[in-house]
Formats: sequence, C-alpha cells, structure tokens
Amino acid sequence: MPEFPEVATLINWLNHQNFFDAKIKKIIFVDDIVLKNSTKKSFINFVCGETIKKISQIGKFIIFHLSNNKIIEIHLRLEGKIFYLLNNEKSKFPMIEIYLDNGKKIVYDDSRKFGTINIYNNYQDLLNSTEIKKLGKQPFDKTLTANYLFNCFKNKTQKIKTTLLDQTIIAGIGNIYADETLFLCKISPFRQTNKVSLKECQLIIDNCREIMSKSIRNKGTTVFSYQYALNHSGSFQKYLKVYGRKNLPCLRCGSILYWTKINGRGTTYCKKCQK
DNA sequence: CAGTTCGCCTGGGGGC
DNA sequence: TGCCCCCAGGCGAACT
Repeated sequence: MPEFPEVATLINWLNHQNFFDAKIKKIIFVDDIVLKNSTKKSFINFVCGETIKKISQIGKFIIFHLSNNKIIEIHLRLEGKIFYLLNNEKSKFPMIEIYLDNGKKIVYDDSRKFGTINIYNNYQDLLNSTEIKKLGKQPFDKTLTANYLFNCFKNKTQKIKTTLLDQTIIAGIGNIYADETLFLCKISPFRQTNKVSLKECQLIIDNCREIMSKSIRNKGTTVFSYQYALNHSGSFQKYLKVYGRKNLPCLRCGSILYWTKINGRGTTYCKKCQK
C-alpha cells in the first residue's frame, strides 16, 4: 500500500515523464466512484483543455497542479495507481483515463476503488480543505521535532501503533513503516502513547526518516500489487525487518516474531526486543 | 471528547 | 480445476 515513500517515488517518476506541455483532450470513465467533490461532467469540464504543470506531495496525497492554478488531489488509499501510458496500452483495472494531445494518457487505476479524487480551484482552496488542513507534520518537515511529538503524545492513552497511523500527527506513515519504525525503536506497539519518552520521540523521528529515505532510494516497498509505473516495482521489501515476517525469527534477537491486530491493523513485532 | 469499531471494495490466496 | 470464504487496509462515519 502506498505510504509516504511510495507516493514520493511515484511523484518523482511522474515528474520525469514528459507530459508537461500536453493538453488534456478527453476523459474516459470506467468508474467515477473515486470522484468525491465532483461529478463525471464537472470533472471533465474542470480539466479538459488544461495542461499539467507539476506534481507535488502532501503526506500520502498526490497534487496535480494544472494550468489556470487548478488542482487535482488524489489519494491512492490501498490499491490506487497512476500510469502514464501510450493510448494503446492498458492497465489492469483502469478507472479514469485522461487522454493528452501527445498520443499518451494518464490512467488512474484502482482494483479496490478505495481511492479518492478531489478538485480545487487553486492551491489555497486545497490547503483549506478539511482533509489537508487536519494533516500533521510530514516526515521530513524540519518542524517535526521530539518536542512536537511528545506534546502530541502526552494526553493520549491509545496504543502507540495506532497513534503512529494518525495522519493528524505525522502525515505519511502507514502500516508498514509504523511496524518497522517501532521495531527499530524497540518500542512495543502496545505501549500507551503517553508512556513514550521525549528521547524515544526523537528515536521515532530518526528511525522513521532513516527507513523512509532508504525506501525512497529503493523506489518503495512492493507488497501486494504496488507499482510506481507499469511493470516497475520498488524493492525495499528486501530490507523489511518485521512487516510480513510473522512467525519468522527476529533479525535482532532470533526469537519468533508475533502477529496480532491492533485497532484492526495487522501488526508484526518482536515480543522480546520491543518493550 | 477520546477511543474503538465498522464499512467501504474486490482480487487473490488458501482450503478442500 | 473450480468454488467458496475471507483477508488486505486508509480513513471517515458511527458508535461507545
């Protein structure tokens, strides 16, 4: 599932494609369920005739900046993908195909239909939107500090695993990087959030950044069907220490890794190493 | 109000 | 080989 490093990889890839002067010509919908604040008709009216200027990231959100300051905001959720294809190429589960006047198309592909797409008249409207406004710090934001985290954590009694997935605190951590970060920090996913020390807050930030940087260098983690482009997958799964390794020996102490559900999320951890 | 559970959705993997 | 069941999970809504 795309988390911060996978979204960053995708955006980096897209920004290296050459569609920035091409005009959007027509849109074909297979399914419009991902459109949240527009209809097929208003979406078509909004984007047709525009060009894409650049693509940026906020947490797990992908931001398409169009001509005339228009914005398309995409969240891939679990299985969403964005492909840049020749007109005669086909992805597996296309939902929206955006045809450009250069013989190619941008395809939003999503087998589970969980993704979301919103449109905004300008960047400020995007920043004022409920889903963006409530986001916390991004992983590499300089203002993400131990003190900030400690302050967010101090009144929380829920398990730290749940808190790390809370996008209003750190925007971009998902299930894989939450488990990996806690393992590196030697913190049990069951630990009550307000029992995490200031020192451990710094550890969480450092380890989270380290894993995410390494993941981005490896073009993300491929589990299930993640691809950042058609037939291009990441390879960070090779370096995962706990996620997907249930019942395998801990790479630090050798004891068997446990798997459980915390707030409905699969969680793999080492009972011995993580306190 | 904080914390937890539910439901959205469907391909694919496991069991038989 | 085919069929059934159920799991995967981000996040908003509903619930406790």
